Amino acid sequence: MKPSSAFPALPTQIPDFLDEIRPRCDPRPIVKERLQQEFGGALERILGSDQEIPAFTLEAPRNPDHGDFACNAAMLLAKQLRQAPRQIAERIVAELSVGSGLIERAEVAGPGFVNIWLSGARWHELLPQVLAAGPRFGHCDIGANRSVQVEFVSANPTGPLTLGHGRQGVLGDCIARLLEACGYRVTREYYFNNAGRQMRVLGESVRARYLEQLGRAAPPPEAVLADPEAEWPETLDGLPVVFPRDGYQGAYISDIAEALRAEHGESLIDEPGEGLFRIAAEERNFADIRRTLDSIRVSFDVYAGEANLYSDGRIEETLEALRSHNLVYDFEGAVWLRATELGLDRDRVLVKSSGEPTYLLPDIAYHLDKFRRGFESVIDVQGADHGDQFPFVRKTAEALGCPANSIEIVMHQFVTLTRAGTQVKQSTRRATYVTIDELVEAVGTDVFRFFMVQRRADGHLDFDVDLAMEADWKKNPAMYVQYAHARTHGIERKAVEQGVAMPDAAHIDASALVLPEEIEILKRVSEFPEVVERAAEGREPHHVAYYLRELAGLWNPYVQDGTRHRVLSDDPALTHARLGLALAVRVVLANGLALLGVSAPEQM
RNA sequence: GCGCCGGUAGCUCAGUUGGAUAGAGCAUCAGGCUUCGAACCUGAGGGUCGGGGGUUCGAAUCCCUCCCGGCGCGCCA
Repeated sequence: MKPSSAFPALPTQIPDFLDEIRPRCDPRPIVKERLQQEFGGALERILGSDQEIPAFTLEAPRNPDHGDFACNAAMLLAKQLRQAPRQIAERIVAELSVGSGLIERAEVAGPGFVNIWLSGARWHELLPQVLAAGPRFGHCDIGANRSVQVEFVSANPTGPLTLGHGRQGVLGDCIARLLEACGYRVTREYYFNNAGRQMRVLGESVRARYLEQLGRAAPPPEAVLADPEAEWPETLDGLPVVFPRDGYQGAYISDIAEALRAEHGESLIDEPGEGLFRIAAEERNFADIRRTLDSIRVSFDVYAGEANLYSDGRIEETLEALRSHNLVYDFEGAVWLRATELGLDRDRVLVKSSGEPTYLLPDIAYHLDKFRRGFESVIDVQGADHGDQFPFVRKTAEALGCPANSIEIVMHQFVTLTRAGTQVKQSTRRATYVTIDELVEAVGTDVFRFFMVQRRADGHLDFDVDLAMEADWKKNPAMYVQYAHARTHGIERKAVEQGVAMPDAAHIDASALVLPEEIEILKRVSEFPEVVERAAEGREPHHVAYYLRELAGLWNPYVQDGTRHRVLSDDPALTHARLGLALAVRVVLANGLALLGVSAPEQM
């Protein structure tokens, strides 16, 4: 019960974090906060100091006719004041200081909204802020340097990664990037089971293929492998069938056997499956996994192997702790977790009657270890098929003293592939599945990542292979965004060519930007920090992908229409301002793409 | 059967934590531009937000119920 592993050790100490305080900047336009104060003051004057001010919202309405911001305070107060919302709204408007330089116009609309128009200059202030913040625009400090661990992928080294793992890899990595941008100290971690039955079966599978290749064993017939109900032959043509009933059937198993045969010849005939075969398979599979992860720009700070939990005594320790909390009992030779005591729907086996723990016990031990190592909170990214197990780990860990609500799960559904309008059947058993490697080779890392995060984690992700492979880049959303970014560089190249100086943050004057489409782009740029924060807090990177597509959808047409607003014109002030706008758009697109781990090329 | 997640335009999906006339991409149709930062743009059609009740000023969003799809309900991981 103390398996060895050839694989990366679980670190016994907390990984070193950068001590330097990362420079941060939140140049979010103060406009909204000042408006917030303005409304707060108005409401206080209306309500008096004894009444509570409701949690009103200020949001940018979809419809530009409804102003730059809309406030819902009047509707929220209707019941409290026993007055019609529109009347209250009128009173609010009367209390606002209109024309003071912040608010240009305020009016009551619809069921009782107060719509606000800001003076155009308010948006112009944004430009120098964005340019000054540069790569930090959109970053913030709400994480307050707290340490959080994101655990994801965590596939066992029994074979290649599936598309589901690919989605999880990109999802987890993007969540980590978002958290880093919001001031958290993030550790990316990959946990894998390399002890126990699965790894034994893996070793046995390789051994069987090895013996088959040497003509000392017979492979089980395809038909028998495909049908779990079929009768399993002991021997075939006078040779023993050694391949395990539940063995790993992939071609990579034979490859591993082949490699062992090339290296060791026939000398491994008496080697047990658990020995060299298992170790070689684990090594080889892990090498493949890491190569695949590299190809999609997913990397980890820590690879944590289950086996180390055994050698470090964590498993025993955890079991003891559970015993002392009276959370286990023996039944029919097995050790059970009293999960119903914790409010769960059934009890679970922790140690099988064979004496070997199930995966649940190491899982609990591992989560305890996370907090022992100092993480303040923990995010587990998991596929929907593992969702049911999470409450057991969480409740049990909390019962043993892990801080409540500090273990969080992000669950995602599976990936399906659509090609030529029909769904591609993914079958692991048959050889008809598309691998991450194949997909990445076909569409590239950038498109792969963008497609994998553009949907929310809940619900299936249908990967449209045709759209992803679309060479017409205006149709491919990933490339559309990249193109918008590249175009800002194209404009700069043109400017340099014409001897026009690019504006810098300290001297940018955006006041020449007066067209509605220019103000709209500025507004959208101003929303970026909120998008990042919301995506980080909700662990929903897809918001960033959507936002980028929308900004690109404003920018590309703007630049496109070279007659109505050519960036480089003979009006120096206008040229200056528009070049500034281009730089601001570039900053946001570049930062947003970075959060998704997608490259921002200077030219396509 | 129970639990979790989904159901929004022909297709794939967003929808700012309950806001105003429900949006985007693709596809379709009708136009523009002919390489100048055109690898683009303008416009149109397309909806019982799965059905039904409820909560309230107001619901795709919250509650109840039913229907459909995915996943899970092991001494597998």
